[in-house]
Amino acid sequence: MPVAARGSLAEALSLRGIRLTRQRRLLLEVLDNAPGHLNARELLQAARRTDPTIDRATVYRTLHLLKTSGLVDELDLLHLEGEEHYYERRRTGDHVHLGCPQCGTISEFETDLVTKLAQEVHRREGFTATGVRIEVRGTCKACGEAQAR
Amino acid sequence: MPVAARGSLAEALSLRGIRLTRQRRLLLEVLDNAPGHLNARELLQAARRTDPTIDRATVYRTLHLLKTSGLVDELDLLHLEGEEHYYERRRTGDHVHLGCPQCGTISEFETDLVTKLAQEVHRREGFTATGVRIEVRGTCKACGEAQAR
DNA sequence: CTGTGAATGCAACTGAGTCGCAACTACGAG
DNA sequence: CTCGTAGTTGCGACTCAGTTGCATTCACAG
Repeated sequence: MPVAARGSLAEALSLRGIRLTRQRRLLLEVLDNAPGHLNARELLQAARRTDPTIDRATVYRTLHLLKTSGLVDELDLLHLEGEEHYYERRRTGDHVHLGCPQCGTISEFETDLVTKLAQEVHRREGFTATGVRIEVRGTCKACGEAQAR
Repeated sequence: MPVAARGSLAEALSLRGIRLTRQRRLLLEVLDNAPGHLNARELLQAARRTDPTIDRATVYRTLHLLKTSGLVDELDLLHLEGEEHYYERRRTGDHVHLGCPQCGTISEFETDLVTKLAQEVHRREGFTATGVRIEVRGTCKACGEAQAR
């Protein structure tokens, strides 16, 4: 079952028959509007700005729910920024994360190689991919140019 | 500087001027001979079978050293088996990890798409990759066939 | 509106990973 | 071969992410 191409996470959840509580609605909203990648702690902090009573456990339970529902992906971004895990809404376009340890930037890169990889794995191994995570560590353009001098 | 194609991790370390202590030698040996992927706890346990006095902190410090020297890669194997990180010796062949949550198996898959990806990222973004990690979650052949019935 | 099963907040807990420090040791200089 | 020392270890205390059990609260079907 594919995720609706557009529409809020909240809609997607209620379609799955998952109870929509005030806390979940808030967390989903924060995730939907987040500029970059959030970890659990940041998600909690952001949510508490609206509802200071929301608990850590609720955040973890909700993230777990979203992960197993396939609505968010979990990343560790190559541990550039610590040991925590980061979360992002699962999207339609295949993309890869590029992390540069020198400047600490995480950028994204769209490529159909992700799909090609899934196809090759299926053809050669009989393995049916449900999720692919690709993280590349290296030197970004800006840091590379700075070094060249 | 490429890692020597063959030879023990210990040799590779001493080539880099890193002091070779009894504890490091032991940990390297365990890593070299490990059948699959080890996490820090398993590495500690295995090492303690030979030297019961080796400490947790030493294991973490050594792993950190090996990571920053580029001699081992850190994986989380898509959190199939928990939240810990797993370590494997960095190898010459590009490979991808295939994880099947149903049977808990992690297998590996060699493909030149890893190299192609690094090239594409460089060509289109000016990003120079030093490491690529690809983890695929899905249904392995055996579990897929079992489901078909 | 109401009953109930699911979700929440809370507080205690687990376990991975880190840190400061005193004791120890690998290894290069002599 | 011996010595000095900078780097390493073991130890114990600590931090902090994530989990769990339980009493209370709440979403929502009927």
